[in-house]
Amino acid sequence: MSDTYLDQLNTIQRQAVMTTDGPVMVIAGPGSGKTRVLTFRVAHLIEKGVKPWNILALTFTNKAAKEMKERINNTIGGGVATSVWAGTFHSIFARILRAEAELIGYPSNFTIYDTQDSKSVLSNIIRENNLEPKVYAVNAIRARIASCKYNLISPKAYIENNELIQEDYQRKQPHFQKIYKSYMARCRRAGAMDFDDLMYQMFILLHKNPNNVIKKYHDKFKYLMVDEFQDTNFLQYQIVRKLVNYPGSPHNVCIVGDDAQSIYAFRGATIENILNFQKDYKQANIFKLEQNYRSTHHIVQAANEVIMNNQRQIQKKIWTEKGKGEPIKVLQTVTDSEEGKRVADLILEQKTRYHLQNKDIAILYRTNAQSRSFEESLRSLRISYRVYGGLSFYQRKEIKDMLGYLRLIVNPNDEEALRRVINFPKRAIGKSTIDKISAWADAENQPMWSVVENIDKFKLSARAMNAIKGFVKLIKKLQKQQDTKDAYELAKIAATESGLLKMLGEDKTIEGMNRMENVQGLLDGIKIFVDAEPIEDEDKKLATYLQSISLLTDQDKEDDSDDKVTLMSIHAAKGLEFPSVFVVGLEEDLFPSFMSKNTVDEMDEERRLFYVAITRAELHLTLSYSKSRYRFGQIRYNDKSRFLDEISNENLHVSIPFNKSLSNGRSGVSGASKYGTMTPKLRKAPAASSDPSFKATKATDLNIGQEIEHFRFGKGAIQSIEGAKGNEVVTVKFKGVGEKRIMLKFAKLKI
DNA sequence: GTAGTCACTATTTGA
DNA sequence: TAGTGACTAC
Repeated sequence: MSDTYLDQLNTIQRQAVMTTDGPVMVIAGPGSGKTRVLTFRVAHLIEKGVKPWNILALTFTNKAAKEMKERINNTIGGGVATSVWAGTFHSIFARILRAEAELIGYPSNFTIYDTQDSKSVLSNIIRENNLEPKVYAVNAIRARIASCKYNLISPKAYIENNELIQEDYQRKQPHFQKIYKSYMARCRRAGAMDFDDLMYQMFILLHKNPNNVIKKYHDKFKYLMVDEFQDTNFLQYQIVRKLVNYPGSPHNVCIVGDDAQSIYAFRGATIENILNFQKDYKQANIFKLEQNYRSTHHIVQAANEVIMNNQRQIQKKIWTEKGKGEPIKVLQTVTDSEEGKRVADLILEQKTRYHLQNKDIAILYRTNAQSRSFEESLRSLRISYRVYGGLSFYQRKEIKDMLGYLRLIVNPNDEEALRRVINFPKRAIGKSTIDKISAWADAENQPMWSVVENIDKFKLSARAMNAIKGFVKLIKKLQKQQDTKDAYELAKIAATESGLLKMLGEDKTIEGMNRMENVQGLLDGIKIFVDAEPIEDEDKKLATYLQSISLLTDQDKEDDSDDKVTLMSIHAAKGLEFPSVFVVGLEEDLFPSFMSKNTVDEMDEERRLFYVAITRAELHLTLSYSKSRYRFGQIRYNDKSRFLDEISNENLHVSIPFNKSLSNGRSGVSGASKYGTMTPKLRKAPAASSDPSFKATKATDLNIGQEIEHFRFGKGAIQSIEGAKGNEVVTVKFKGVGEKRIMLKFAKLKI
């Protein structure tokens, strides 16, 4: 049997699979059979006699983990793959943390706060501390806290770090450290971890190592594999090292990645990890997979041409034997709605000409907001499609409300759940009462729940007092049934007795009925969970259900069998492939995004994103851009993306715009007529700083050593200037954020 | 405490 | 545009 799968590999792939012991690094270009190598590697290990539960495989998405397990099972059969520890960083660590929570002072039924919850905690803290919400923008604060965690800087370490405190003064956010500290304290008080805590606390667990807990995991995980290593951050790598490095360790760690496909630097991923891996494991075997089995020559060539423009990369060139294929089609349109129509028309054409099914086709865009024009045009041609991303089912208000009750039953200290449902449906417990409760909780350093539970000890109006008592009674009554009722029964009781169902039922508007349907859908989902075959020794209680969904995203819902065109962001498309791919909205300021035009590093990441986008295509690739686009409620005029110019004409086929496809009398303002009335004007400059008073000066005649101020990075000194006039790249050493390579053309600076 | 209106403003990617 | 926060009237 072993011959059969090894025969399906090329020489380098086979070496990567068979080199099971010691550190291994696989650099895998797009379409080079990376997943195949990973799965066969696990299969090979199991065949060699390694126990499946001694293998840990960390992936980036649940979907990738699931696919891997399925393919392992298909390769060696017997269903043993189910016992392999394969999952996302988040889900695997959540599982371990549940088992070990008490060792680091968390309850094992801890809640996982999603981004919405985190933001809500932060805006409460900012409001309660009377800080200006415009200066302390929740998104920025959250990102900074996340970055502290990625870099293993605790609130205490933060306060002791002079440089960081200085930086905060410069950023005009001197109270950041206070916010960070109380955010952490509140999460802990609520028995909650945010997404980043799942890694941060995991590290803390292994680092502090209470009861020598780490030994258990050293003994357990004899072989470790990390997929998409280019998208891991410093913290994740440190955890990997903790798991691999110990006296007498065989260092059986295999990382797989591609620096050219690193697209998550914005959330802390760093290519440094790949470089550091080589330093940390000098004896590592390195395999480079460069043969592309996915795409035709034109596409592969274009990808190489594009990525060449990036300055820093591990040299590699992908190649294919799949034949020349057809050149990449470029569509130019006048408006975004015309772009939608042309793409839909072309999809129809491709389906008949190449016998493609809907599911063979994907439309990829930079931002989720772009999906609309394609949805409209596909709908009018009766082509079925599925949009990924955007607001997920579990993030909808009515679903979060319902889950709020369920979360509160399982973990009454969960303050975000409490705040969400304490006055929903309305119980006359208003904002000022909740503020008081929160303040008391802070003063006593107790969860809000223990305040409401003992509300008699506090001074409130009789009306508010009674309302709160009623609420506490309701939750306690539900809690009592946790052990006797399964998740579905209890959820149904909660939905009824809270009055949620009644309230939703009274709303007869279309949106209202939709909400009702969604909540019913959630209850149906819980029923399915209860009825399903238990995985290992799981029970069917509410707590188990909540754990099972807390890290799910929409993409984990399986209805792949449906024949639908895929609409998704390029980020979401990582790891996927389609016979025909449309990459749309190729305009300056959209792709590359105007947010990324400040530094070379950011621009390089946009380019890698484009590289990922085009390498999703197997046979047909179409790139489109529109001269004008409706954005933020107004029409903007854009140049075509620089990325288009980076592909040589040899690989392109530019189609001349034709408006015939529009003249089929469909309703709405046609693209052409819009064009007739518009007067081109200069593009609006990219949105400026968070500090509206910042005035950029025209940066000419800069000198080395000169002091400048950047709207985002603060003050710094110029280290070097390179590049031709008008296109200079300035390297600036900033006081807090370190060295940045700034593109002068777009930079917001003053001298 | 609640509900409704109005004005403002940011604007990317996602486990 | 869409989402939010401040303000007002009951």
